[in-house]
Amino acid sequence: MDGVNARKNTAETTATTSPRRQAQGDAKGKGRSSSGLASERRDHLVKLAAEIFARKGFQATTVREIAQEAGILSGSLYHHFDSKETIVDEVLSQFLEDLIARYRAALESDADARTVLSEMIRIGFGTLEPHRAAITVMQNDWNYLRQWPRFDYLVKAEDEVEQMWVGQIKRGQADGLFREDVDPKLTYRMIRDTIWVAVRWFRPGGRLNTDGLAEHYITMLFDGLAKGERTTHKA
Amino acid sequence: MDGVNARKNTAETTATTSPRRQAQGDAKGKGRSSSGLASERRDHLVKLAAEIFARKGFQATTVREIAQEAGILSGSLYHHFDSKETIVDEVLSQFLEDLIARYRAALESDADARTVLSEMIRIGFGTLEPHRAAITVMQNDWNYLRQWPRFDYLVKAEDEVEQMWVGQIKRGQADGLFREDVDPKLTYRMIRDTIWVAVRWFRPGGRLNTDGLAEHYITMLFDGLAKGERTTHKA
DNA sequence: GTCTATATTCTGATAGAC
DNA sequence: GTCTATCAGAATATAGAC
Repeated sequence: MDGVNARKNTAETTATTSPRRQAQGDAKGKGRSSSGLASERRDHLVKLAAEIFARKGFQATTVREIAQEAGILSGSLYHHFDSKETIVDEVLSQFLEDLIARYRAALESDADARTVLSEMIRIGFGTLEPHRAAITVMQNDWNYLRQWPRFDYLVKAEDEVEQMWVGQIKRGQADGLFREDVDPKLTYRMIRDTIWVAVRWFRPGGRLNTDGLAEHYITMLFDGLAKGERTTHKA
Repeated sequence: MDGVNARKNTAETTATTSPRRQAQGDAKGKGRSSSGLASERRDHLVKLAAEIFARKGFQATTVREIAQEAGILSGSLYHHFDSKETIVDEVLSQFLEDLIARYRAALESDADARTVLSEMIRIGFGTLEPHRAAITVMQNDWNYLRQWPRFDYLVKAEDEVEQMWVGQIKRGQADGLFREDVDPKLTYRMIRDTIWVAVRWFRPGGRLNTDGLAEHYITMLFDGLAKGERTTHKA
């Protein structure tokens, strides 16, 4: 009695979306966004919702669909969350917390910039599987979500991550490991984009797993597509 | 009397979205999607709509908003288009037609693979400015739109483009210009992603124009980030 | 913690006058 | 080609019984 699509669901149909009441004040207790102590039930609902958000887009997902997937009625969802925004908030902040924690750990190493960057790339691709839904939502609905003050923290997290990456790229240049004629910030953006957008086509069962993806990209990034021996620092 | 927000607009407010009647049969004449002969008025409306779609997302954009931006009422839009889907259809197909035409021209050259690929990269970045809105919509609403049979052509166009790129990468490998230990399809995807996702942060007035972006990326792609002389074919 | 029932608002789209 | 007026449906969210 846990599975998807349990119960019969009277008086509920399906359809599409839109933010209506606008997530009034955030508050009370149901409107939390990260901080621990989520009930398992709540967490399960968040995971279900994330999958639907990823598949259909945040706005195209209705609270009815989320409830139906959980085998309850839409009204019951509001016992756990005070708005649809709160649900997606939880999806995204869980991902960002995990990601930033992993990056911080990688930065504690005293390895050279190329090694640290390689590790950050592996971390990035490594989140593709466990956080596939959240990353998809972040990619597709970023523009929409960032409109609301509630999601200001998305931009803050983005900035913090950018500083980590750019810092390593600059260090690599200063240490003579990386060419100086590339722009650190621009390079970071392109790396970032390449990693995250892979969520659109990456499927766990495919030819390459995320480790393979990461190594492929690390090779390309540092050594390039062109053939020819080079006198290069070796990771 | 052309500007935005003309007239007074009785009985119309603003808000958000969702597909309702589902674009019933496509047909008649208002439901075309590419093919020439669009009126200037129609075309102007498509451009306005594209900007809003890009800013808010397709589903979050209401026909009322589009109409308001054009200085008319929502009902009047249906003189030009038979559904909201028809509008976004036009946005996307105009972009894809232009893009594919440019790629085809580049492929007619008999230059080596590296040169042709470089040109395709320049073409890609070059569309960022004239087609910014369309590219943004395609990125953000792709998952949603591709659900509807009406937008099957999006996937077809994607496949055609993929063949062009992968063909050049393989040719470069066969000719000994590119390393053989990279996967052509995977490499293409990463290139493609890097180019299009730039639409998220690229702003025309910034430090680099799209040509600068393209050259930066071409450098990185072929020669890599690592320092060190190499015995490389020179474009 | 879930359901029943419903309020309120907004949505895409239509019909016909001008 | 635009407006007026409106339909019919679907959305989020709420209140209170169980």
